[in-house]
Amino acid sequence: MEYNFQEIEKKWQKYWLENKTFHTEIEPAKPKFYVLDMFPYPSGAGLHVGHPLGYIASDIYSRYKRLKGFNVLHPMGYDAYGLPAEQYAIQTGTHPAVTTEKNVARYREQMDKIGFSYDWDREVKTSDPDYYKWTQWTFIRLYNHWYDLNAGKSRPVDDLVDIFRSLGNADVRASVTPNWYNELSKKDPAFSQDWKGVFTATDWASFSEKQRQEILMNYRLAYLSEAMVNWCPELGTVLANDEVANGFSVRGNHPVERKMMRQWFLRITAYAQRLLDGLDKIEWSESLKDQQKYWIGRSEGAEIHFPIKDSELKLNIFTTRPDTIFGSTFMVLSPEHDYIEKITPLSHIEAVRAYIGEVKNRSERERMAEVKKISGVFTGAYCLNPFNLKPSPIWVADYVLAGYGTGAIMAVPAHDSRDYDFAKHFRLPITEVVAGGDISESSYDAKDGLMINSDFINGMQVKDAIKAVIKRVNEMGIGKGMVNFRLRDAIFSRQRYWGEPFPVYFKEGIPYVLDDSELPLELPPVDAYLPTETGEPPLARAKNWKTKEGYPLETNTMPGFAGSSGYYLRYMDPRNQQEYFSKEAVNYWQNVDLYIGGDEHATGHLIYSRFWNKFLFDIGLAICEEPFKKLVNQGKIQGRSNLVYRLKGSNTFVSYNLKDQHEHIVMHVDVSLVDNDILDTQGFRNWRPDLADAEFILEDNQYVCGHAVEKMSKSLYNVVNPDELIMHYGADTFRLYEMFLGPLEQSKPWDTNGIEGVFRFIRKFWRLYHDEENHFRLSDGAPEAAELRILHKTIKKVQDDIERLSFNTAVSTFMICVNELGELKCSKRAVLEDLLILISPYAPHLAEELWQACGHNESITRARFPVFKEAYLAENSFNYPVSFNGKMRFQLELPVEMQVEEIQKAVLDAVESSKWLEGKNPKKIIVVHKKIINVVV
RNA sequence: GCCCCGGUGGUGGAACUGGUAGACACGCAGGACUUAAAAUCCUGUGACCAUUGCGGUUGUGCGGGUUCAAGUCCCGCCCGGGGUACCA
Repeated sequence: MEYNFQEIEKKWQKYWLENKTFHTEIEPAKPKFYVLDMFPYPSGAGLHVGHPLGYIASDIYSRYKRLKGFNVLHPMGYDAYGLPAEQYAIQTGTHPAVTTEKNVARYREQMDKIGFSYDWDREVKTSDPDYYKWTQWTFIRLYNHWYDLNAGKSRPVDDLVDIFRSLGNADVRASVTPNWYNELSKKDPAFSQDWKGVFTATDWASFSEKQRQEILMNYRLAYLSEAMVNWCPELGTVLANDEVANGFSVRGNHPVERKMMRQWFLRITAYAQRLLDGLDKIEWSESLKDQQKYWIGRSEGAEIHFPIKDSELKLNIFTTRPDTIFGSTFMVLSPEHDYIEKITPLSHIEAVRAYIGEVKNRSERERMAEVKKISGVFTGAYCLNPFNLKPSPIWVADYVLAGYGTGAIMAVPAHDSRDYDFAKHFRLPITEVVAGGDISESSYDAKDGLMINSDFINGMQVKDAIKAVIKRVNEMGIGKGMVNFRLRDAIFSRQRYWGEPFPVYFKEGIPYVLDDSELPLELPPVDAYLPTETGEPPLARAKNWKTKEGYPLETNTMPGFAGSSGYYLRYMDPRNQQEYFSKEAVNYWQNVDLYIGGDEHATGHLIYSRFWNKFLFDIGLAICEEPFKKLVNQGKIQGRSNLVYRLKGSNTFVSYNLKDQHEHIVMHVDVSLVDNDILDTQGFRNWRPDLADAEFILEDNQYVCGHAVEKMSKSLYNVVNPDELIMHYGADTFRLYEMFLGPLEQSKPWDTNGIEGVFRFIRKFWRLYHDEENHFRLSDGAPEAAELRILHKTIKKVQDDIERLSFNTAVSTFMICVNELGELKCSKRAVLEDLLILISPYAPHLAEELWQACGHNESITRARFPVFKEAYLAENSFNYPVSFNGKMRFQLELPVEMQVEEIQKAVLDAVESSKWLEGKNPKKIIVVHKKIINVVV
């Protein structure tokens, strides 16, 4: 074969490995560039053609940047903790580390075959004690810090203790668990029922160690707390909010329940505002930023205290529409609200308790399914509008959530659709306070119109009224302006084996963190990977799972996102035994310049990483506030399934265009048995024993299959494995084709048919450098103007395309270039050597091979990207398209330097013009230099 | 419901800042080379009308608008994909 890719690719992959071509060190004289892929979870199935898409793009970009003179950090590793290996361990007893190791080896082998330019000396695995030591180390720091709202950053808990000791906590503004003192006063009689969590230095001195620790826990950034969590019985673990969708686990799709449990949390809410603000400073897609904005869910409004009739209590509500306070005709508490028992009169208590019982027994999923079902109960108590003391009834309903705001609302049916439906259902009054809508059929929710029926804000615009009410509320001391976030603290413990152990032990029930010198706290062996009989996590099975002193260690493990939150930092200095990463390394590499990966991580990894990084920034480790400067989401590659049509109750299959003449059942067929939708009928018979005697009803002597675009999945027989394609066409063709498929960010179906075209191109490219006998041959003559024009046109286009990550159009550009050079029979070294450098990021093996044949003895990686020179593109005439009234009619070749008046004259003189002018005088002739001429008739 | 993204030939897609719509490929049709096949090369290929020749009409989901000029900008819809959901 003329172009022996198998030999060439093996040769260069070996060369790169042996010569450590992509080994990277800090080079202060060179500008740095950090290109990162989202590291994969090494699953047992190996890579399919969808996985490498982003890796190929980032590899091209990395290689391009190197040619441009940058010192490029381009590492790869494995997000090695994950559910499948653990599930497999439960079934077979095989240690997840063994399974993971095997899968990692397979991933590595597959990636090597594609010719990536990773610096493998920097590989990290999250399950490696050398790595997770620093995950545990960061956890200890999180535990030992609190968020000071005055300083706007995290500070050591030791500082906080100093403040408590000398001043108490009255002046501390910290990010704390809301109403944390309620919990404490409930279980510790030393704190009274109406204690509001404020204490003096003297109080602090009088507290016991246990009391102090319990108070401090509410300030820590990593804290243990009793809370309503997502419990997945099938997986035997709790899950974070982003790991649950529609009441089912994202992994495995098992039902999820709400349950009160004591768990570790990360106080990510402390960073809510900064996570939001940071989005304006990074180059991410709008849709991804929007997803994060929505997830963080900032809303501005006010907290207002409503006096309760015949009671000392005041009901605290949160609203984003304080302007509508005079339209509030009832109040609603969430079923979990503390006040329910306190304010409900005996006459109503039975009904209220019955309702709450009913609500509690409904699972999360039932609640979701019944969103439209309106339910609630009147408590018998009344609230007074704090401005005019008008009473309104207090209800309990499950459409108000305990976890958001204060768990209580003032209902304004005229201007909130949920309140409106509720009011209609229970025949409660509806008072219009914003003019401009029609509230006879539905509420008027828009923040637009003039206030009516509203006392001191009558006649104001909504926006002004909001401000006016907040101002008045503040003055009267009945509330304050407030910002609320939808973001919840992240549940950080999992009841699983295969994860990072917490560096935590318990002394008299109080958690303490280990000393740094005890790290890494290694995952202990266990006899089985299941919970214990008493329902404790698998780590409780480990022998001697306690500290040297004999204190029991935490048996939960950390979640998947723990290890992936800071891995990009560890890559900067992955073998450092003393530090997470050195100052020198982080000062040089700073943060990730380009991050490529899937957008399924929008509200998970990408939020946690930003939080993790901001925390490390606060404590002086990271030097950039944002970890990922630019982020691109590659689209998914969907499968293209093939379908066959089986006649009902027989083993006869009918071809696609004849199928409607018969009663048939649609069946998926393995795509490897199909070429261009034509079935290999013999292969089909051999596919499965039950098909051995299959008969076919053919059209034009062929069996034509149907097709469908679906997700790539084993069960749909549409998985395309890169190994086979690489065996058949080579890695360079594979790389080019993945890029040629379409824009990086777009989802698109995989279609193996088109790969032939790219393969043809590669061979054509090869032939440019060889004579008919396949002997390498370049000529040293001076290139002609036409040849240089083609080269420089290509340099410019390819460079622009890579810069804006438009890899598919760059491939087209190469094709055009080779077509044109081929036509000129160009074999000039001066042109073809530069072309090799241009294509080397895309087809590195081919480029290296030909580069060496050109006589270079250093890798093409060390070459410099050719410099585009405008002068070569200069032409002295331009072929103007001439339009009449905007319709292109003919072309006219004119000198480039020709002036507008001359061009106008030339157009009118052109023979073709008379036909379109129809004897009339043109109104106007528009000339856009080197673009177009338009004649208006 | 709300928020994003998208809709262009038989197919994947191109047209970046309004300026020749369909680049580059796939597929298909015809042809050359060959005993034959593979490989390679050449020609054609949005639709419709006309083909003896030139050519003409129409065309980027639909309906309007702005402009000398709209796939691109504006307004109103339709459809598909993703996110999110009693968040007050």
